[in-house]
Amino acid sequence: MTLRKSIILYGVAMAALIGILKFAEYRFYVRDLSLELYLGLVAALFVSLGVWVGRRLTRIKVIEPSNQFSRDEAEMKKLGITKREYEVLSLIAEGLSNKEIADKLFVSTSTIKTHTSNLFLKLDASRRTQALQRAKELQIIP
Amino acid sequence: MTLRKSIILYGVAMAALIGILKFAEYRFYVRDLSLELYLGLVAALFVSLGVWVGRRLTRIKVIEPSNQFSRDEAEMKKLGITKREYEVLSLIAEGLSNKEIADKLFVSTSTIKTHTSNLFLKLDASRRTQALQRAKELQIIP
DNA sequence: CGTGAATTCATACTTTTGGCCGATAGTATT
DNA sequence: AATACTATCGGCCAAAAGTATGAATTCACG
Repeated sequence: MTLRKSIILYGVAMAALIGILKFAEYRFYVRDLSLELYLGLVAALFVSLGVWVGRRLTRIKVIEPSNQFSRDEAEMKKLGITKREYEVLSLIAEGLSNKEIADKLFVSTSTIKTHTSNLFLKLDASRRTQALQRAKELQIIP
Repeated sequence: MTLRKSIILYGVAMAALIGILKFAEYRFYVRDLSLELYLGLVAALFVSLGVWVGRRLTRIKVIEPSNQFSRDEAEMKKLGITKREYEVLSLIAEGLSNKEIADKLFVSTSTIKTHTSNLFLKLDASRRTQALQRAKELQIIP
């Protein structure tokens, strides 16, 4: 997975840095050995602190956006589901009867039946419960 | 790509760190003062790096284990929904007809009708779509 | 302006579902 | 043993849902 990969890469990079520092240290003699070691330790310490802080900051966000539904417009277009049909589908999902849907949309039950029939064709279903299941699969409704 | 981005960012951070160190080193010849300066800089740098890494780690977590459903047993007990009734409810959710459910469970359609009727009473519904909606609200089904 | 898609409605018919009754059998509980 | 709950089944009727077909209207687009 990319996550593990990035962690490993990070570790490798870290090791490389330390190696370079060591190399530079021995190459151009100079400063005391413990300084870089100290720096390394401090770096590690503060990185973990940063990770902790970062997690703390984002923890609230972690819980929130977990259930955010977005309608798959592409799928809708692909199936050729119209606005009106989608309205009807949504109301079916809310458990309304044809009569109730008709009243809500100010049309006759005949119209609703036509819409549902067309929906069933497009969703390859023969019952409303089946249509709901399919629509959920296709990410058309939540 | 995110991976490449992280490597680049890390590299930039390293370059900045080294640059600052060098700068400080040549500018002030004082060892004791610059040590603390180094440490401060390193600490700040690595904390922010850590925050970034931490955010990265949690951000992935947000997307991946999004939402797995767990049935609300308490609610089921409260409503007095039996095992068999729950089976039927699940199959209704999958879009099956009474006949199909009956065949799947090796019982008659009469039995399924009895179960559904009882379910409707317990879920305060009068249609299967409504029952599904209610059951979802109550976290009984996904 | 014509064409096609979308929306609307109706009628007739079939299938599915739901409401209401009663009944039997097994299991668990008291 | 009596009681309560679960699961099973059947019949009857009515309501809801679904199928098929045809048709009128509106509306966007070329």
